[in-house]
Amino acid sequence: MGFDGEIAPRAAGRSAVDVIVASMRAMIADGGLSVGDKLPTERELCERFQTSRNTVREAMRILKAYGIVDVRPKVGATIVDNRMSRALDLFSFNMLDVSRETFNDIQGFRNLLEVASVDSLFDRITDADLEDLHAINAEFAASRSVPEAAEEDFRFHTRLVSVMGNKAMIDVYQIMKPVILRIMERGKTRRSIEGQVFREHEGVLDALQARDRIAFQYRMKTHLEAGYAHFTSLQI
Amino acid sequence: MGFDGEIAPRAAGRSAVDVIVASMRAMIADGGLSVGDKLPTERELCERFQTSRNTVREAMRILKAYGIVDVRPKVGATIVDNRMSRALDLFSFNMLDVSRETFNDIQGFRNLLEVASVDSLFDRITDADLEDLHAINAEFAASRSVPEAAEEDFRFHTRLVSVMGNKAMIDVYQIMKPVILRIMERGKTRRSIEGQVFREHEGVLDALQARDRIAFQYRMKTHLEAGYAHFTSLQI
DNA sequence: TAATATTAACGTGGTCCAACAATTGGGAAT
DNA sequence: ATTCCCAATTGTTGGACCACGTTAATATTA
Repeated sequence: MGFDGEIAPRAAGRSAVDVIVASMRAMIADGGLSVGDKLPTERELCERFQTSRNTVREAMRILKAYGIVDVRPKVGATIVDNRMSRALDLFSFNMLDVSRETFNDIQGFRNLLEVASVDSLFDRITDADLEDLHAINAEFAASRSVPEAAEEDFRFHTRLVSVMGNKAMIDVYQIMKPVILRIMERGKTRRSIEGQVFREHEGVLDALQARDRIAFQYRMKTHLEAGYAHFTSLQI
Repeated sequence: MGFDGEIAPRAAGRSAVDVIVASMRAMIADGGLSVGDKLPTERELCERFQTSRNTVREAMRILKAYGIVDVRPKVGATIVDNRMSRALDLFSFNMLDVSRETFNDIQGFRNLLEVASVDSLFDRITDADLEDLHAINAEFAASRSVPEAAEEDFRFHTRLVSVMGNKAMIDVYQIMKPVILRIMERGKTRRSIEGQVFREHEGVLDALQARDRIAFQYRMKTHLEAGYAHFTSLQI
C-alpha cells in the first residue's frame, strides 16, 4: 500500500485537525483505497502528517462519525461505508416527540417493512433464518417481565427484517426502536401472558415456511394491528 | 440553564467518549436545551463527567461532525442544527463513491417505498396528486442540465412517496436524497435526453390513474431497474 | 519430529496529564 | 467612540500509562 498522500496546506481558519481530515480524504481518494483496506496506525499517521497523536485522534473521530472508517482497539482503522447508517442515526432523536401521528407513521412504516416486503422476504429466507426466528420466539415466550418480553419481541421482528439483508432497512428499524418498544410494552400486559403473541409469531413463521403469501400478509398485518389496537386505547 | 443530565453508565464495549456523546445527546434531547443555548466549557464538562479534557474534546468533535454543536474559540460550544446539511455533506464526499452495497440497499428500499407500497398508494392518491406529478414530470422533461434533471426526477419520486402521507417515510427519503441523486445523475446522461425517463414516469402515472396494480408495479420496478442497469455498467 | 497448546512480549487504541499557542470577547485606557 | 490589552477559552503538543488483542517464542504432547 502506498500512502504518498499530499499534506493539505494549512489555510487560514482551518484547524490542524481539519487539515488532517482533508489529507486523509485525499489519501483515500488518490491512494486508490476502498472499503476493506486498512489505514496506517495512529502513530504512523502522526509522523506522516507531522502532528501530535491527539490531533490525529480527533481527526479519526470525525471520520468515524462520518461512517467512513471503523476503528477497533488493537486492530486499527479500516475503511468502511456506513455513511447511510450515520445519516439515519443523525435524525434518530427527531422521533422523541411521540405524538399520535408519529405512531401512525411508524406503524405504516412497519407495515411496509414487514408486510409489503413479502416478495423480497420469500426470495431470501432460509431454513436457518426460520430456525433462528423460532428460537427467538421461544425466548420471548420464556421471558418473565414486560420490558424483557418487549425486547425479545423487537428482536423477533428485527431478525425478520434482517432477512432481507438490507442495512438501510435495519438502520431505519433500529431508529424506530424506542417507539416500537413502547408500542410493544403497552400491548404486552395481557396478550403476551396468554401466549397469544407467541402463537401469532408462530403462525407468521408457518406461513413463511410454506411460502403462503396470502396467509403471511394476513397474519402479519393482523398481528401488527393487534398490538396497535391495544395501544390506541391507552393515552399517549 | 440546568445541566442535570444523567451520566450514562459505562457499559461494556462503550468507550468513555461514547458515554459522553450519549450523555450530551440525552442532555440536549430531554434536558430542555435547544438551538442557540450554550454548553458548559470543556473544563467544566471534564469535571461533570469526571474525565480528561482530551476525552471531552473527542466527544465534542463527534457532536460537531454530527452538526449539532458549533464550537468557537473563546466563545465555547453552541447548540445548532446543521444535521441535514451534514447528511448531505456525507455523500458529497468525492473521496469515496457510493459503495455497491449502499447502492443495493438504497434501491431495495426504494423498491419497498415505491413498488411494494402499491396498496397504500392506490388508497390515497387523488386527482390533484396526479396533476401535480404530471406537472413535475413536465418540468423534468424541460430541464436542461443533468443535475437539474436529477433534481426534478427526485422531486417526482418524493412527491409520489408523499402521497402516502407518512412523515417518517418522507424524512427517510429526504435523508437518502444525496445517494439517490447520485444514482439518478449516473442514469441521466443518455436515457433522459431521449425522453425515455419522461415516458416511463408517464407510464407509471397512467397505471396509477387507472388503478392498474399489475401495470404500476411492473412499470415502476422496470423504471427503477433501468437506472440500476446503467449504474452497474460503471465501475464502483 | 511434527503438531498443538501455553505463554510471554509486543503493539495498538483508549485515556490521562500538564503545558503552551492561538484566538477573541470584553474591559480598561485614551 | 476608538484603541489596546488582558483573561478566558479552545487548539495543539508531547509525553505517559493501561488494557488487551495479536503474534511469535516456547513448552507440551502425539
